Amino acid sequence: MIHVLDSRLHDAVLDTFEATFGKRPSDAQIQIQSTRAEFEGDRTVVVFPLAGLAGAPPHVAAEKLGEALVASQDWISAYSVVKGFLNLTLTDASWSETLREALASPAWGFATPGSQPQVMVEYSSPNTNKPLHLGHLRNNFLGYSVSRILEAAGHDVVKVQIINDRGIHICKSMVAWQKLGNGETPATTGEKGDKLVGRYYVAFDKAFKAEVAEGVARGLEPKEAESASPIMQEARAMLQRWEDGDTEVVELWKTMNGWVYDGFNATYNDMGVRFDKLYYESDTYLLGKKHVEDGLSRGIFFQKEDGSIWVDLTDDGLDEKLLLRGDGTAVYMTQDIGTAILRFDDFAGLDRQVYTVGNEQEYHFKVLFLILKKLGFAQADKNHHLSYGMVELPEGKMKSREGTVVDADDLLLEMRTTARAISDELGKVDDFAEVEKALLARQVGHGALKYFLLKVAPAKSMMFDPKSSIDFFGNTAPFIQFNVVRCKSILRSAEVDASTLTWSNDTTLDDAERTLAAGVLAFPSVVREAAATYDPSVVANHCYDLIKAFSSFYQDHPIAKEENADVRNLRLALCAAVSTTVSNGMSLLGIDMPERM
RNA sequence: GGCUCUGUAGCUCAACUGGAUAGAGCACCUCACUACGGAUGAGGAGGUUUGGGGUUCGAAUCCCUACAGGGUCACCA
Repeated sequence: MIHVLDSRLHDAVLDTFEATFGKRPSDAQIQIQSTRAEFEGDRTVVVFPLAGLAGAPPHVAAEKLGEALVASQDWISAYSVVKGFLNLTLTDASWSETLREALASPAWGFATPGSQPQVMVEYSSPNTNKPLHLGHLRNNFLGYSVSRILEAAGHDVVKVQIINDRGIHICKSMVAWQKLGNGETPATTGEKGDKLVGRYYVAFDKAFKAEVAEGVARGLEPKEAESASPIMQEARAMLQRWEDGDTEVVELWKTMNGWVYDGFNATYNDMGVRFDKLYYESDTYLLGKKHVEDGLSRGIFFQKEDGSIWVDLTDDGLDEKLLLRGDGTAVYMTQDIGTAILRFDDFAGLDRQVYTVGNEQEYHFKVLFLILKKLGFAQADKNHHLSYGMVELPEGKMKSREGTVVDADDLLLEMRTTARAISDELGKVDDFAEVEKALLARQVGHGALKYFLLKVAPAKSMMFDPKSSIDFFGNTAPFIQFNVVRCKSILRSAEVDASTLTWSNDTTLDDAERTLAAGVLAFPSVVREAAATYDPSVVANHCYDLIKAFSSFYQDHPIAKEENADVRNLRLALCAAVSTTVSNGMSLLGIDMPERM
């Protein structure tokens, strides 16, 4: 990662190298990294790439460069050379100055809002027939966190989801409810709406399978038995009536979808994620059809005898892809084309669109983006699929049929319960009112879960073991929260305002203190890197590394108890800066820091 | 089979995008401490980075190849 001081160092190396060797390296040839703990120094210039340009062996070039840097830069106090590595020690004063800079900014690490173009981030977008599960938690936490990170990098972010509210699957739940529901509602049963509707979707599937089995027993081929199934025929008939705008069907559709949305919203609220705008497939599929027909008339797509419309992507190494069925009804791709174009129309200043969708849909998005390009859509290149790996269980993939689905609501509740139990046992917040205890359990329990899912790089599939559950110790959110709380406690009892602390520039920083200062000062570039790669895990890991360094520092460094006023204030300043930095970083993961725990 | 992602300590994950002796947590074994908040710290053990080639000052990282696993190639969404 690039240190804030490194941009200054970068320029100094460029100029000094040119002055010393008469040639100017390219930016890419200047490599700066933090010095490994076992060597003397703070920052390291990797001289290997510069040796050729200098016309000298790496260690000789490093020696000359180091000498010149110390002579010309008053903020570099010493250098040492190990092979082709030039290790530089920065002055205490330069650390103090940059630390003051960090302290002066409560939004440390965050760019000026709106200084970067507008970006849209889509996430969640669940199937309305199934309650949210563990996989959705990773999706939502990831999408929300990436939104926060992009905001922190200065972008104006529009958070959206597409709600898949039409199609045969919706009709299945509706039919099953009509036949078996006896008019029950979330209000009469007290059940969450998404769970209730999901139950009827399962009931449909069960009835359908029974009818197919019966048909096969009568001697039908499996395919015949499926189409002969009376309940499936009812579902198809209902879809037809829905597309015709049948009042009764549309009313039922609205009612049952309303139950699902209420249920989902409760879970979103629980998760702490939000959306700025919702898109509904029922609103965008007609638009998609229009673009497909338009593409057909322009000769970009082609039609088969049955009337279905296709795109030929064989020249691009892909297959032919269906865009519209023979009967004129839309497929998944149809509505996605419509949605993509609609969004750029809705937001004129939109510079980029990010789709947070699992990696099983990589092919779909590759095709979608290619189609947009073929249509000549101006913003075709401004789409990005933020692909992430599946969350796997020890037994393998989650299978609803085998009852191995980890329900989102259940898991969130379990996390809160566990956090509460630990908190009660430790007994440090016995004076809290019940609401405060509940809030704390949520901050710690949900924080642990979010951190667990976000600390892994998105592209990787990850393992979740429900039996061993989630840790609250080690590399976890509760550990980070605990140390931030400890920082706050120290500052509180010292009764100081961190922004007014003063200390002499001559005050020396030891290794532990320099490590903390370096971690604070690196944070802004960590945020930039996370935004550039859509990767919250770099923020998570930075927060952990920094707070772990603090925890170690805390053991053998008196802070408020330190008697030397300069050292004391410097340490309090470090304490405050670490606390702010880590709090800001964790907020980008959607994780709150309590005052006490 | 084509395309694609992945393979790092017993387990779960890192490694500043090609840099120094590959690091953390969990589990295991020592040790420290009535603590400015112990949900702690220090240490030990644990590795041929799946195997084999190649590229160069230098490879977990890039290329080739073999093997293993996931995903995808639907008139499902």
